[in-house]
Amino acid sequence: MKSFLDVLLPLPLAQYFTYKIPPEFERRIEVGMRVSVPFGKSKIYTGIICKIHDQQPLHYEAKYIDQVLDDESIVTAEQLAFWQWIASYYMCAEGEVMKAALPGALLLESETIIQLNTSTTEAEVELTDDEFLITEALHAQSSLKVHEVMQLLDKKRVLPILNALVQKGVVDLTQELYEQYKPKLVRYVRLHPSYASDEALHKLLDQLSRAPKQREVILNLFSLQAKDKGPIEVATLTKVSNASSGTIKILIVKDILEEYHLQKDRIHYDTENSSGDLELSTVQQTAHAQIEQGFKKNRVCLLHGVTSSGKTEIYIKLIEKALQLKKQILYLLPEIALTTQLISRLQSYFGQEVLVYHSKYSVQERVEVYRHIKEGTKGKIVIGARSSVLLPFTNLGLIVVDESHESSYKQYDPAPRYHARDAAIVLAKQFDANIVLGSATPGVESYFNAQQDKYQLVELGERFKNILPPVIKTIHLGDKHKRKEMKGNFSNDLILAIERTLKAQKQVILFQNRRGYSPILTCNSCGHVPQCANCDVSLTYHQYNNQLRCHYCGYHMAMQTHCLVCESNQLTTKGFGTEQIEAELKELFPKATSARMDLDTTRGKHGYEKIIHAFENAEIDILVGTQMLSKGLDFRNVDLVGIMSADSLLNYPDFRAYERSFQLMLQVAGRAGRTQQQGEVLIQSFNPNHAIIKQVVRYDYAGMYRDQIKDREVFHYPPFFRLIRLTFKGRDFNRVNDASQWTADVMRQQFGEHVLGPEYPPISRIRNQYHKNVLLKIPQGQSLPKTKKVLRRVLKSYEAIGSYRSVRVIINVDPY
DNA sequence: AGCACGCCGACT
DNA sequence: GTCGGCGTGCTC
Repeated sequence: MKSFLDVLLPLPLAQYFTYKIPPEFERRIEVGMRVSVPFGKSKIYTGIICKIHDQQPLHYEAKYIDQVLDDESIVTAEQLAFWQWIASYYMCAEGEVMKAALPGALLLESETIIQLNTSTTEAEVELTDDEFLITEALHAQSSLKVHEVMQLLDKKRVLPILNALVQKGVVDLTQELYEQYKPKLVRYVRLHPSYASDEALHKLLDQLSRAPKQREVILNLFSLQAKDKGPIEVATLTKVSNASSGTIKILIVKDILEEYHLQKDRIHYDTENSSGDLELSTVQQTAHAQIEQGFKKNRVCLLHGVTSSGKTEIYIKLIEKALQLKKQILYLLPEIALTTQLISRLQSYFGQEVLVYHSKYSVQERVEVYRHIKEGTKGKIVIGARSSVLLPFTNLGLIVVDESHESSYKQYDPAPRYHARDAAIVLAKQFDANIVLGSATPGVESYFNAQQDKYQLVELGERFKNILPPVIKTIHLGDKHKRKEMKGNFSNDLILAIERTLKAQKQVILFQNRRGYSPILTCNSCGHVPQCANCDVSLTYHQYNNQLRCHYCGYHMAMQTHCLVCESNQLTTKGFGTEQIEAELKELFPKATSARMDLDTTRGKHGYEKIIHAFENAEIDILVGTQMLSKGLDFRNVDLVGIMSADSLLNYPDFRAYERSFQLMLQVAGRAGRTQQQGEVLIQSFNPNHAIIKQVVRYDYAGMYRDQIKDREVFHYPPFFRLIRLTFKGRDFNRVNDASQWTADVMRQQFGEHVLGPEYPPISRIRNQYHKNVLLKIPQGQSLPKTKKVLRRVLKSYEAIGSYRSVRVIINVDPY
């Protein structure tokens, strides 16, 4: 008799927990189902059954499970195996992967409910003030939640107070589980069966002649039924017959209409399946054939295709083929590009087959997509962001990683800190599926793999339909300043180009990788710079709300008119962000309409789409933005792109900074001239002879790659060395220093010179937490699993040291 | 992670 | 004297 379960809980704990099944339990239990289980003193969590067995635990008495939450498993065996791989490769707990993989609505948690104890008559008990407040509140509303009590008392620790109240017999505590997913039910009506005969019907209509409104409704019901055979929603009927909900209600009460509910999908798509025939150009056909060849040899394909070379068409061909084989397809995109044109493009080809999965969707919608993928009920193509590699595929045949160079594929916080591109490769292997990585500017590591013949490299050099690539020119800011040819942050050349473009009724994009008005405010007489109170950064001036803001913690204060230290009123700003560019545009081009696209203007749910739409519809002439602009946007009417300051990109203290600058500049440049007209790109820089800028101007990917790969080899960086970064984080400066130093020392005993640090990161304090990094470099040929095992052992002994316990360690494998 | 327990300083 | 801070241990 198998009566024990090993359960995976959504917690950062490196083990399963064993529970008992009650002896007479009748329901079918399978690996992959959810159970709710008690955990600790008062919590109930959702867990996943990972093993069913009959081994009684030796050292403790297992608890009984609370409930089985599913009728069939919702997590596949393949998923569990994949989660295990992620947990071990990225050095986190399986529970953390589970938390990332399941839509929130499937992870119910218990909430403590406080109610008056009605069985004990309210005998006179002594109550403290706090206790009195709680009982008073419970007389007003029947139940309270813990966080409501916290608000009520304005205290953090309320559980002891509540426990005291339970002791006194005044209140009861119950644990309530919230099933967050509720199928969406839609109200439908039909004629009551007793009016099925023509005779009865006539009688009814006669009866209703004195109630014209009701009669109208019935007649409309008939015409709707005649038009389309399906069920009729109450909402439709109300609208068509212009009736009030009251009228319908009366009809239902009078048993003339009958009400019923059906479950409905929240997401539905317009299904104009316009596929039409897709003709690939000869160049595309060659590339397509090469990819197919790579697939035959079971190889990862890297599709290097310049902007507008028509990569999407090739993907579509590959998807078509996978569909014919009745396989599932995963199409990965960086989060931000998801809201754009690509989805509708794929939908117009594949209609109903397309499912979309990403964080902008509500929890409910995500559950529906999750189930469709697991059951194969609807849609074989999943378009999704990073987390969609964790979905319950059953029959995966193809993965497309679009914009595969994008660093947002790497999750940064919280764990699991996985890279969706790399995880996708593992996933493809697991399913024996094909995978293609696409990019106009592949990451150096991916290209290296292709050069080493680990991947199949497919180059697509020619722009689609022979559109000429935009001409890229540099503008020497130093020169321009000397000659006094600058107006604010605009050189005369840029101004002229903008004028020219506007005159031709074309649009302009200006790129500046910094939001706000100015990142630094400084006092001219004493040099003081306002800093964030909680972080080690200067405050950025935002003009639109006249505030100084911290971009790391949300700390803000009103803009100052006088220096906080010496009270001088001689304050100046240093550096500039998108806001300043926009303000300058209003001065320089008063007749043009401009808009700004950065984190500040795209906060709302549809902020991003609104700006894109307005720009597409030519309501905006000039769009200023941050790197958001670079991600997969396809604007038809842009002739000029201006990069306001290339230097701020190149100066990041990171071994990938040059590569990233190259990618970013070329991606932004790619927004220009996507039509017949040849576009123009102007890069302003103090250092236009920088190798990277020169390579951008020449579209010299190969040159960039050659330089960068050399640097990587010389300085021991990926792909030659793998990296694991440990970040130590804590409130106490000295402890962070001690803890990181201790760990680095111990690690050096194991790994010697391959341990770097501890070092302060560029921003050493965020939200009052001090940070310090230790970097482990792993040479080729050194076993990764073994290295991780040693590292885990080091960290285990670290955790045993009491005084370091307030310093958290964050492990980041392959950091970006 | 989340929670309880236990220890210590600084306030009504 | 208690309140609330945090360090420590435990969760099947």
